[in-house]
Amino acid sequence: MASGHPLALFLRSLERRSPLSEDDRRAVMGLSFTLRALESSSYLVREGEAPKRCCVLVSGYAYRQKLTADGGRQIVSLHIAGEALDFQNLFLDVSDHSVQMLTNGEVADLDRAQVQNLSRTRAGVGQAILVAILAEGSMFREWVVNVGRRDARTRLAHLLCEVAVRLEAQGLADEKGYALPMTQDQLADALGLTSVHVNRTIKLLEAEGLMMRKRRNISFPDLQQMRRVGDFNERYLHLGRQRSAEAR
Amino acid sequence: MASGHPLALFLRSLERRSPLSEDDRRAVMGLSFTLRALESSSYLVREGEAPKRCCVLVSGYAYRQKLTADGGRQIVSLHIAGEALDFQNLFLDVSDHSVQMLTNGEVADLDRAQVQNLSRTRAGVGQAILVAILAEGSMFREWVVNVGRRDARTRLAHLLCEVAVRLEAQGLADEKGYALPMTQDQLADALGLTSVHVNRTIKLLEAEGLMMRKRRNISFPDLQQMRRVGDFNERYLHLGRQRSAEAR
DNA sequence: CGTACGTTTGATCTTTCTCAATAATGGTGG
DNA sequence: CCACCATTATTGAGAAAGATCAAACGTACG
Repeated sequence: MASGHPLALFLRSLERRSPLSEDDRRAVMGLSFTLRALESSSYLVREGEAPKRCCVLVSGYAYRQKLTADGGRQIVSLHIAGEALDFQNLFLDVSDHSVQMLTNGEVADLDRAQVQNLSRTRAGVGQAILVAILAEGSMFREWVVNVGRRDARTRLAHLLCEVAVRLEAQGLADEKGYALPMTQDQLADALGLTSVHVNRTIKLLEAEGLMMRKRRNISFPDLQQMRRVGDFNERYLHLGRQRSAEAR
Repeated sequence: MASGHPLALFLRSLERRSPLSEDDRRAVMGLSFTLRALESSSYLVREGEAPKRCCVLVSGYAYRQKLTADGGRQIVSLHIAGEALDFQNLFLDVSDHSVQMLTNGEVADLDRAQVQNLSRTRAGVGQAILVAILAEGSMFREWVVNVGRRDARTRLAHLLCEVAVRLEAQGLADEKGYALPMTQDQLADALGLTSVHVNRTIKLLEAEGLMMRKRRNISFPDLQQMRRVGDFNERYLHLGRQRSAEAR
């Protein structure tokens, strides 16, 4: 990762939506943690288990998933470097989903009790965590819409736009493209499709000149057009500073 | 509603997952509010607008929805009496979705700033709100799975189970059945299907002896079987008292 | 250089959608 | 209480998006 401190990106992601005082910042950066290198597909959280740690993704990608009785898998969110992976479980006893690494990467394990404590004692940090949780909730809602009411082409385009915009907001991608380290199987599970159909849909977008691939790198010649095709409006990402959170 | 105080059910729903002290309870019940009677389909929150109030559903049903560019609609959650409808927007500036009444019913409008304040100053209440938000997030994730990876029959059965279990937990339904005030169009938009197919799927479940209808009342001769068919496990509802929230 | 994993393609099958018509139902005014 | 209207539910027939199955092809890497 570019930045020096493993938690630097995490701090940035918190601050982007909710203001932190100098003290808040120090408190976050002062959190004790252990850095772990993880292989792709290792588990960070397992459905049915009690969350013990509070992980922050330092580098690489991760995703949340749930399984169905008949062996189906649904990916319900993707995560990029700097995002906390356990806010959704921070105050719940048993995890309702699993979190896995999508790529190799590093994770900073924070102490759960310490984070809980910080969120209670430092109002600014608590607010930032809350806002992060709410923004994640909003992304889940959009994911429902994507999977429930859009056709394959729109669905795929939407997902690609979401990742592009989030990476850019986090300073991890430039306008023109990024590496998408997902197999078509994983894309399928994120989109509620089969990998065969994902493959055909990718080909379709390429044929239309909407996206290009070189290895696992994808780029969009015309991001605006891609947004239109993907019915993508970033409002649901709540990327800006939330003023509601400032009132003290 | 059965209980006297309009906020009684709300308090119960908060307390079910997170403990409140006597003072916390008083603070919640002491919230000032205005009671409004609303017709079915009136808006409580509109996508794109800044949330002004903080509504609690006192009686009736409500739902959250988002629209797609091509006019599609996706319902992303249902809400029953006692639930707060604005926690998802409590600290966000502009709403990413709409909330509408499903039936006629009553709503208690709380003052947003007052609720925000309470959540900041009374740790117990803040925890309870946070846990409620997290549990909602979990329900969104399950909704993604339902819509993304289950066939129509399973999907419908799952939704019906969810409503049954939530109503029961809130003390609003007995084991054997409840009134489901949704049209097949609305069910379709909740399930990511068409109303025609919902109709056929309902008929199928009936023919299998899994559900019965009398007017808008539905009942399940064998709830266990229904759960199996709907691939339903209530873990994701996080219905019990969350011990993680107790640590102070 | 061969194995394992991921991608691509073709052929065929299913679920679900679309369109359209008909039947119930519930509520309303007279 | 009845006739009428507007919703909502039901049914049929045909079309389509996406799933399934199976095979061939690439490519990274040990």
